[in-house]
Order: sequence, then C-alpha cells, then structure tokens
Amino acid sequence: MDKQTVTIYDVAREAAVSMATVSRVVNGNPNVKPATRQKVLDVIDQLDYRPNAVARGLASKKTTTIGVIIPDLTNSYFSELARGIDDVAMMYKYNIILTSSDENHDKEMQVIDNLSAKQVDGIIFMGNQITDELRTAFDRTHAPIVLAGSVDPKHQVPTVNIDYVAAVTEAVSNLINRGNKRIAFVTGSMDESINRDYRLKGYKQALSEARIGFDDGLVFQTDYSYKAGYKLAKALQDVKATAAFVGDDELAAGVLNGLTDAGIRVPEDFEVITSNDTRFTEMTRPRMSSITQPLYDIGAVSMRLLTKLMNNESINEQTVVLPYGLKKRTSTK
Amino acid sequence: MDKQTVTIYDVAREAAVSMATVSRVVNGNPNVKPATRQKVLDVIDQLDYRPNAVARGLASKKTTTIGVIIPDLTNSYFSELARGIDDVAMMYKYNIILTSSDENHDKEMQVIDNLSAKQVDGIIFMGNQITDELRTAFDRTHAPIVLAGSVDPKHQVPTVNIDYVAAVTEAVSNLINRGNKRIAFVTGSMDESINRDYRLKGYKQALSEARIGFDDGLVFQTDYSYKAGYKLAKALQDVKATAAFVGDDELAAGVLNGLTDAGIRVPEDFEVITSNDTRFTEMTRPRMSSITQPLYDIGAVSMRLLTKLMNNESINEQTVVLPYGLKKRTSTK
DNA sequence: ATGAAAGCGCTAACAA
DNA sequence: TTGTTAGCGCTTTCAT
Repeated sequence: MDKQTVTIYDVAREAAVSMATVSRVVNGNPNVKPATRQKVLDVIDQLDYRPNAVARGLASKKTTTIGVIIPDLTNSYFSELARGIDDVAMMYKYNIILTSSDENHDKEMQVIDNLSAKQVDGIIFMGNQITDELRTAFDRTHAPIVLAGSVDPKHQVPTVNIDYVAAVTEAVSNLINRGNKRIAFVTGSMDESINRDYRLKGYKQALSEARIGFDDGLVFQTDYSYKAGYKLAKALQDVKATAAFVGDDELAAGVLNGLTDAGIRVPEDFEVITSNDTRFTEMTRPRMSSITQPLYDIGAVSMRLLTKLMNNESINEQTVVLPYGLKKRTSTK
Repeated sequence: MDKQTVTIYDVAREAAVSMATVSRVVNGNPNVKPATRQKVLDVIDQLDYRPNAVARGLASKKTTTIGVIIPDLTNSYFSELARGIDDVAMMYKYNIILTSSDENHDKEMQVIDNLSAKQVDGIIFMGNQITDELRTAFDRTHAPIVLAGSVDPKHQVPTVNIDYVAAVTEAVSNLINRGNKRIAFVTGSMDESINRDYRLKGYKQALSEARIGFDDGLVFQTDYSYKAGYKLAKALQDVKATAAFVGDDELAAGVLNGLTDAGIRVPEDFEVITSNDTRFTEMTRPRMSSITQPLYDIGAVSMRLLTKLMNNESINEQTVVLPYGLKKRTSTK
C-alpha cells in the first residue's frame, strides 16, 4: 500500500558503495572521493532518494526540530514573535512544532513533556507565569529552553525581552506630564508576573516620581481581548480616570472604541497608551500611541540564542534586553 | 553529558517482564494481566520512564505529527484557521509542525518535501495557487493532504472552504441593490485562483445579473496588507468608484481608513464590504460589513477530515463546503 | 577514502 | 498472557 520507499541501503547497493559512504555524501562529510560522491549523487537523483528524518533522529539523537509554546496564536503580539522565530529557525534548518498553551498551566506542563517525548532539540516558551512546577518541567527536559517576550523574575531561564519596568514608567510618566492625575492601569491577570512584578512596578514608579498616590481602584485586570476592553468604558468613567495605560493592543482597541462609543473623546477627554505596537495601533481612529518594541527581533533573537544553546556555544548573556521606544500617535495629546 | 535516558529495556528489566509487555501497557493493549500491568506501571513511575516518540515513529511508521503550511502567520484569517486546526489536532493527539510559506511557491515546494522527510502523517495546506508542480509534490508524499480555506479549481485535493463565488456574488449584489454602479474589486493577485476563478467570477456574476458592464479599471490587485489598502484611496476616487468589495480584512481596513483620511465619508460617499469577518471588522470606525465565514470551523473540519484520511476511513465528500453569511455593519448603508 | 557492524529505542509479527 | 526476535532507516565508531 505504501508508496515503496527507497532507503539508504538501496542507494548503497545501486551505487556499489557502502551505506556509510552514502551517509557521508548526504551529510556533506568531506572524506569522500569526488568521483564516488558524484556516483552516489547520481544514484540518489535517479532513485529519488530522500533521507528519513525520523531514522536520522533516532540514530543521531538530533531531530532538527524545536518546540514553540505560544499562549494564543491569534494574538498579534505572539504571532509577530512567532514570525521572527520561524524565520531564523528556517535559516538554521530547524522545523517548528507549534503548540498552543491557551495560557493554561496544565496544558503548558503537558505540552512540554510532549515536546520532550518528541525529542525536540530545543524549546521556545512564551508565557508569563513561570511557576516552580514549570521550572521543574524545564529541568527534566533534555532540551535547552529560552523565553521569548516573557519574563522570568528569578532570572534562571535564558530570556529575550525588553525592559518592561522602564518602558511602562516612561509611558505613564508621559501621561502624567500632560496633567493626568488619575491614570488607569489596564492589563491582564496579576497572576502573570509581567503584570504584577514589571508593568505595575513601572506604573507605581511613575506615580511615585510625580508624587501621586497609588489608587487600587484604578487597576483593572481583565482578558486580553477587544471585548473585555470595550466593556471597561463605564468603569473607567466611574473611577474618574482621565487616561489609561493598557498592556495589550487589542485590549486597548476595545478600551478606545468603548470610550468613543460612550461619547468620550479620545484624546481630548481621555488619553490611551498601549504596549505592543502591533498593527492594531494604526487601524483604530484615533490611532494608538504605544510603547514600541522590536517584536520580530525578540522572536528572531530568541531563536538565535536557542541555536547557540543547542550547540553548546558559550553565551555572553543569559538575558538579552532589546530596546523599546515610545511612539506618539493620536490617542494621546 | 546527556541526562541519562531510561528506555523501555530498563523498565522491562526492573519489572522482570519483556519489552513487548512494557510496550503493550504503554500502548494500552488489553492483552496484559492486570497484575502485570500494575507492576509495569509502578516501575515506569518509579523510573520516570518516557517513551521516545522518535523511536516509536521509526518502528511504527507513524509520527502522530502533521504538517501545516500557512502563507502568513500574522494574518488573522489564517491564524483563526490555525486555531481550529490546532484544537482538533490536540484532541486527536497530533502535534503540528507549522511552517510558513510566505505565499512563495518555491518555499511551498521545499516545505512539503521537508515535512515529508519528517514523516508527518498528514498535511494541511493553506494557499491559493495549486500549481501542477505542487500537485506533483502532493502526490509523491506518502501523507494525505487537505486544503483549508483554500481552493482547488480541479477538485482533486480534499478541501474545506465556503462557496466563494456565491458569497461574493451576494456581497456585490448587496452593494448594487443600494444603487452602486461603479464597484471596485480589490483583492490580492489574480495569480491566485481564489481571486481569478472564484471571487472575480462572483463579482462579474453580480454585475451581469444587474446588467452592469464589467470595467477592467475597477479591478485592483495588491498585497494583502493594511498599507496597500490605505494607498488605494486616490486610485479609487480616480476611477469614480462609489463602493468596494475587498478580499481581505486588513486590506479593507486600509482602504477604509485611507478613504476616511482622504475626506471621503464611509458609508455615505463610499461603501466598503470585506470578506473574512475577522476581528478587524469590529475595530475600525465605521465597523466593516463583511461576508462571514466559520473560520475556526474551517480549520477544525479540515483537521477532522485529515484524521479520517490518515485512518483510511471512507469519506463521503472530498470537498466540504461550509455555510457563509453576510453581516451588515456600518461601512455599508 | 571506504566498509562492516553495532546500535538508536521502539513496535509487531510470531511463537509459546 | 507473555516473550523472542526481527527489523524500522539511519549514524557512527572502528577497522582497513
């Protein structure tokens, strides 16, 4: 039933050489006489031989496959990172097993074991709650791991990201400088350390630098979704906020449109600044001011770092922090 | 250096049974005495044994991995499909090797061979130019293939999609019914058969039903990008169009905003209708009217169909056509 | 420069 | 119900 598959053995026989020699030419080993190489190449061509990567993986203990764990494929922030990862993975001839975790801890655990069973050579993990359990899972995996666009408060796992604290501080200070005193802090769950330990810290820092008291009531935890943001309009008015820092662009788009649809003028009556500078920022009206970050590069650099780890190359820095910026568009004055 | 790996052999030895028995319990084969099973399970637990999927793949000729070829990860249309694929793949215990093709034919070819070499059990292909070369590549692959949200004019490859001709006809008729006579047709390259053979056909059909002549000048081929759409504003005015059918939501968002920024009121002076009903449609102002399609389901059903193909189950229909609809929002009158 | 042969870790007949 | 034994297709010493 199977399309008859031609193996290295067939090639060896036809070319009247040993399997070892065929293997050598396939793998570009220089220790082959040019004439032999050519003969083998011809037979390969003629037989349309294609090496079986699974067999190769078993024998060599390298699969040239890496695992990528992504919380949500449809979130631009992550898919932009993924594009960076994908590009350099391809450059280095790695395939990607892409698995969604849905930001679900059990699934993350399961997925790691699963990737491990598939003998991936490395793993790129996106997700913002590096629990101890997760660390354990990381540890018992033979494959090196790097965190992309995520954060490890304990600085144990190699990571590529930006300085979230500084970025948020700057964004919020920017809002403060224009006279805003009641600035809402809108983002995902505080269970995520990127929110709890980084963004919130930046927010508080900006407040304290301006000697503005912190008000719990201005902190909104919600889903990273347009809808969730849209629904926040009323609450935002109720707490008399005049501006908001938002941790996700789709969420911010929801906030923006919710406000607008409720008759609040942005930016005249309410300023909005968001975090990820994805394509959404250009699509809304007004267009959203944002922290800018090199999304593609974060992915690309993560993957590059992973290749080094997989080759046991020496690493200068476990954590690489890429530059961020601030882009003023029209959702702020 | 390697974390010492425990194999099925170790388990067999410790449990004082044969490898075959261990293999049986790992694979849930019922032909094992409960007591034996328990003993083996205990040892597995104690040794923390994890089956090597690569070895398994080599021996069984099944990798429980499928390949997914996607033109652009960051395009919502495709990432929504991917989510559907991913969910049911996970449900059926398949992993996904995700590869971007960048709508590049050579890359598509290469990627198929690559997936083939990795012995994937099946492939889901998204892309809209099924060339003969591609068909050849499909054929020489041992794995079954299904097209998701794409189109095979020759109806040779199993496919899940909607009736694009009917959907576009309806959308354009809708525009016509409101008095529009000069309706622009804005979409990607006419090299893609979904544009050339399906969407355009629907467009022409709607025109002809209304006895409106076809005008070449109203057809715009461009990238599927916001920017490309944004730049079209002037050209759209130059040809005196009063409405546009657009084949992609980001592209449509660009058209919409470009028009608005050029001082044209949508929908009063110009109506826009788009094709994919992704989340972008809700984010723009005005919100975009659109053809609706069950994006997630297209992905999910594709994957389900693929599982059947992989199990050699009999298939009722090679091509499954899911229902579409029309959603009026505020970019049309 | 080339070949022989022993695995890699597992599944799947086939026997018992 | 359980064990024995070939492989699966390739890489990789170790000889030559």
